[in-house]
Amino acid sequence: MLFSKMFIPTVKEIPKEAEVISHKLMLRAGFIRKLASGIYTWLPLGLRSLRKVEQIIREEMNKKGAQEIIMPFVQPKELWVESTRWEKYGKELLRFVDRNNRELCLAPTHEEVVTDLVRREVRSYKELPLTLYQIQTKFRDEIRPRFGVMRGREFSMKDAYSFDVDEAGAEASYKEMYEAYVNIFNRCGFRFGVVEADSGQIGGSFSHEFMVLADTGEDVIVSCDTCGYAANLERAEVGIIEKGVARKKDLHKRVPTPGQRKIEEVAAFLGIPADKLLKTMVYNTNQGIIGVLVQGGREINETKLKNLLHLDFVELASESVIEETTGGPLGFSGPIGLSIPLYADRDVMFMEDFVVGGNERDVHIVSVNIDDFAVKDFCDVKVAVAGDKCPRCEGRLNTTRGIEVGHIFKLGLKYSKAMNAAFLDKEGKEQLMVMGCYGIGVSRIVAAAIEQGNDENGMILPAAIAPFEVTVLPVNTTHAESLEIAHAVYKGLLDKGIDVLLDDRDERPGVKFKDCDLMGIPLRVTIGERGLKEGLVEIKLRGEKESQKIRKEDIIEKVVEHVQKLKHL
RNA sequence: CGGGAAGUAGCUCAGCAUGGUAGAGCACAGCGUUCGGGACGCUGGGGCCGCAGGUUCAAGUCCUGUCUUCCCGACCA
Repeated sequence: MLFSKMFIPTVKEIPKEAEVISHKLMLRAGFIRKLASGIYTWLPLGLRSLRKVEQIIREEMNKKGAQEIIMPFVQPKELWVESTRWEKYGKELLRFVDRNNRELCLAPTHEEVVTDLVRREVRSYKELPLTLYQIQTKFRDEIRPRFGVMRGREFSMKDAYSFDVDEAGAEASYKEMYEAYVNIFNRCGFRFGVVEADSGQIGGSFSHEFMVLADTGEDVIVSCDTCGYAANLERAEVGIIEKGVARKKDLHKRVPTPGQRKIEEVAAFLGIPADKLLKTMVYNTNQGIIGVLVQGGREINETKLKNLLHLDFVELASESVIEETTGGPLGFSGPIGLSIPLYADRDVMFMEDFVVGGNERDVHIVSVNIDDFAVKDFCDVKVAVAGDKCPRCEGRLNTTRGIEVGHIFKLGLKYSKAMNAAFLDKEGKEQLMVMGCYGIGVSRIVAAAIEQGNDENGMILPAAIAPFEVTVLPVNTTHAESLEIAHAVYKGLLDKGIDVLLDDRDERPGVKFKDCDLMGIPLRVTIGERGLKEGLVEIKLRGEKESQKIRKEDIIEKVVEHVQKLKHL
């Protein structure tokens, strides 16, 4: 491509709307433009990157025998009612009616549609296993879209669905996809990790997330260097540290703590460390009001709580509910005398002589012990923090941040049961298909690559994702020889199958260098009057400071060599 | 949905406390000088001051409403 002919609107100013680096750079480099909140146009340069990511995914999926299809973006209500998600999915599901008052939605995911397709068409075990995938636009009416295409409402996703005759088959399909994902993210040049995750809205028994490691990531990853355990913070378990406790009882005394509501306030007021306090949180759930106890200074992990107690929803109780159920105001709740079910973090088992709220304004109770109140169950409900014990070994946990780019789920029978996706086995008996589903955020990958590769001058993209592999940059296009050589190099590289951009614009060199850096093109060939006098041209890697001078006759060969090296990482 | 901020030229923003000719830099067009890291000079085009009401002789500026965008929490590829 010739730069002069290509639609590449770069900008110098930092766009006001952007917060994270990838969003800023994608706007500045002319990759994307916003149409509405969370909805973006992909411009030629950005689209080239997006297409490259798609192609990598396609190749790796096909290698595993998955077959590409495209399913509708607009879907009828009926299917969603059948899977019960019409009511459960919530407001992210954008619903509307057509001219005939038929209720429809924009697809946020496609389990219903594939399951419907496969149940209609597949009758026999002989046709299984089957894995279908698509690369398609999704729409989720996110509460808060942000970070550009990282969390858009409309976005491109690769979603694959596997159908197997039994659990073992499903296991094998899951493993195949897991491998494909590792290959895909390696080819994208990512530093990434795989973590155990919560399966959320999609459901199913367990799942893994593929996380690109980046400080700006929205997710927190908890991991153990000793045994390799890694999990999303919302699911991360914490190991127990057991220690003996004296079974003391009935020693507690009520003390005045005027105006001290927060853990830190009470701890400071009583002159004790925060971990000598017991935090009592009152939750409103679909199974009624419950109390959750955790050591002071620790947070309760609501996702874990929800999964442990098999709840559909949990939310902190309002002030009025707290007063009704405990008899005291917010900030003074404690377990003693409460009649609601109490669930305590396992740490609480080993606490001794601690402080709890008195369920009365300005009162706390000191010298409390575990036998002073009844706990329904001790479980792992706290948010993991760095330094906690690993749940799988004796190691310690640490935390990093990541961007979720892939998520694979074992769905089991969830959808096949709800929608009756069945086949006949060898004995002629009807069986339900065992499903799995596998997503990759395609547009998000482009953003993640930029989060992981950038400097003060712009993007530093891996060759596999960059819109072009090479820029040929004649410093002065009015210098006939420069331009002539530039064209020759450009043609030569095209012939070798290299993705090359020729910056043939009559611009000052600085402008062209800046644009080239901004766009993150991994390799730059600079052709200038000065070097040509000695028969030399320059080659520079985007990620490196120094350029090398190459004899102009050798340039094609050298560039091809470099590109190959860059792509095979 | 709750909490916060902002909407003025294509972009980044000033002007608004105290109402009175709509501004700067960048970008864009023309001419000239420049030409290895976002050049300089001159000239020029460009604005329903988010939208709708209101107060006023007079509103970008004051008041009310509304829409949009962004940031902080709950969702997720």
